[in-house]
Amino acid sequence: MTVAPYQRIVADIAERIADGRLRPGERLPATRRLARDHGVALATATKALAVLQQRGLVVAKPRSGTVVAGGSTLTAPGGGSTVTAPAMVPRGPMTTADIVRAAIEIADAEGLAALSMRGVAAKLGVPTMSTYRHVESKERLVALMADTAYGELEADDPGPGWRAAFEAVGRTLWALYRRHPWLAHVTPLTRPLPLPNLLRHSETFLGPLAGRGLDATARLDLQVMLLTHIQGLAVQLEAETQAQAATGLSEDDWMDEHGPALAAIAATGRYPGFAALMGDFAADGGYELDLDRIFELGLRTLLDGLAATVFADQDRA
Amino acid sequence: MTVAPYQRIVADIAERIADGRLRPGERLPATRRLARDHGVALATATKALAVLQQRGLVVAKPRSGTVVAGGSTLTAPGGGSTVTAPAMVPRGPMTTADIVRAAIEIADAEGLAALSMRGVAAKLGVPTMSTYRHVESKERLVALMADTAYGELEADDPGPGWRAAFEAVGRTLWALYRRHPWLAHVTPLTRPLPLPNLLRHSETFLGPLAGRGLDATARLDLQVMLLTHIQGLAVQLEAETQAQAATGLSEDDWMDEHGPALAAIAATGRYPGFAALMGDFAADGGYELDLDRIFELGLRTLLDGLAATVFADQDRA
DNA sequence: ATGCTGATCTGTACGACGTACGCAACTGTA
DNA sequence: TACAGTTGCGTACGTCGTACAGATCAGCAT
Repeated sequence: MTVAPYQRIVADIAERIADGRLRPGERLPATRRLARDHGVALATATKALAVLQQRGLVVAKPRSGTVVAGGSTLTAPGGGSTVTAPAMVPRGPMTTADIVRAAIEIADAEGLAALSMRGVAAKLGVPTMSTYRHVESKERLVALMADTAYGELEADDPGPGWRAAFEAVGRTLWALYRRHPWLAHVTPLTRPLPLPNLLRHSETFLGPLAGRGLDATARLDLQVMLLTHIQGLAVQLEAETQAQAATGLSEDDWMDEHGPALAAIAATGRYPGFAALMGDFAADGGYELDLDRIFELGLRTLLDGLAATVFADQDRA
Repeated sequence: MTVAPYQRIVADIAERIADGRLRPGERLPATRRLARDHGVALATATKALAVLQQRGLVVAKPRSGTVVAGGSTLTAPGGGSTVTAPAMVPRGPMTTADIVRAAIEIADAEGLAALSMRGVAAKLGVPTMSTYRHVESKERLVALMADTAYGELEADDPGPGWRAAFEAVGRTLWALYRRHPWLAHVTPLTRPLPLPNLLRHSETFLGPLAGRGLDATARLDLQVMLLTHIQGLAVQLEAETQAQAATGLSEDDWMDEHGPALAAIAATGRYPGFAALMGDFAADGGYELDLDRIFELGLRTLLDGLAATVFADQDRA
């Protein structure tokens, strides 16, 4: 787990910028100079500079050197979600957006587990390593995919009232997860790379919430609760659409394999509620899991719960 | 994506058992015979037989042949969760349970992504391939891990009433996910390998639910809703405990990187609720995500929601 | 024109991974 | 003794993410 050479170089330069030894506008050592000083190949130094550039710490001045950033270099007016992907050159035949799009198509069709950099490259008809010109790593690619997907969220005006707003946000999210089942497996919290588009969308939810005596933390907590609730359900989606047919292990097979064990548990007599459940299912054809049905149940229950507590005074007024 | 040779053999024999050409008690072809007939190595045929045995379709009679299962061979009174892992020889120095335990320790400490068969073997001080004597595949190992973990669920009597029961189940589950953050990433539904222990535990929940006019599907739906709700939150746990320190990207770093973008969104004026949120956070120190707090919020909201609808008549009576 | 700069592209290779398969003992039964 | 099935483990394949090495180029400074 030793750090990669290029990361040492990145850290070194970042530190020099941080403590002022390198100041905005000042020129960095040339690529070849860096390579020689650190005893690495030219490409390694280049990579280090590229990372620094992606972080916005330095700006490359083609044909004349790389300088420390710090003036008016931040407002790049590209379209779409430039927010999370600041730098990355868009010119040339292939763009970052192309890669993200191809990756999303693969993940939609075959799941996140089937997503590979080689696969993306093959789909685009480019050499594998060419993709790394546009995305720093697979992790980053997934983050970009998630941000792009959350960017699809569009709020149609739900009409007045917190309840309609809450419900609209929930349904839009659920529809999004249905379209992109892999999205639920990308955890957006606690290291929340792809949040911007998500937060933007939550306006539908936050708007009606403002000015009701809830502090900011309470408001965002409600949003997070709704998000994780739906995500928990959506995590199951990928398994539903995919693993089932793939392994040839159908629901019936599973029942054949585990049915006796379950019956044995029921037969102990120590679990009457469970036994009653099994009995009822045996009588009328078993349980069919329908995630949409559970979604409706959950959404309704949450709404009713909020109506009874957080918004209790609201609706009476 | 051609099927492995041993799987063809498995399918062949399973079919012959299914349609009656091989009947319970009857002897299977010898390992070497199978190998010759199918043109494969001895070990391949052995593997096929091992799989059939794990499925419980056949029983090996050491030193005299393998016979089709079907009599009184199912009640092995081993302790713990024999339910999901029926056969797999426990004798010898290393047992399946040892492997599962080691794997759980690794996953607890380093996350599911860091779990590898080589790692488990190394931890146990055995050659990598030796583990495959006891678990069919990594996928199976993870299923066994999940079943074992769900087996830790123990219902302490919550006292009377559906609300106390519901709350107790929720808290026990949440505590379990806190202990085993990786568990939330194992999807137990739709191909529900590890369900038995989970269902058994849900007795606490199902008991008070019986005899209230809810049909079996509605009862299980409630259980599934609670489970996925908590799982959705728990999915975030792994990221919280691990990725953060590992990559050296702290919350503050993230704010440094994305803060301006968020401020820009707020500044557009098109998202007043979001802007208000940002304003409040700027005033009092920002949002600190606390999953336990969200858990309490979610649990309370769900309980209130159920009280208002499903159990509305109940509490008034 | 001749070095130099950084930029671009792509091929090669490394160290992980899961696991199929081979093979050499071994242990009892016939 | 011959053969059954079993055990244990080494080797090797195909996959992955991606570091790194060149090769090549375009334009600036001299």
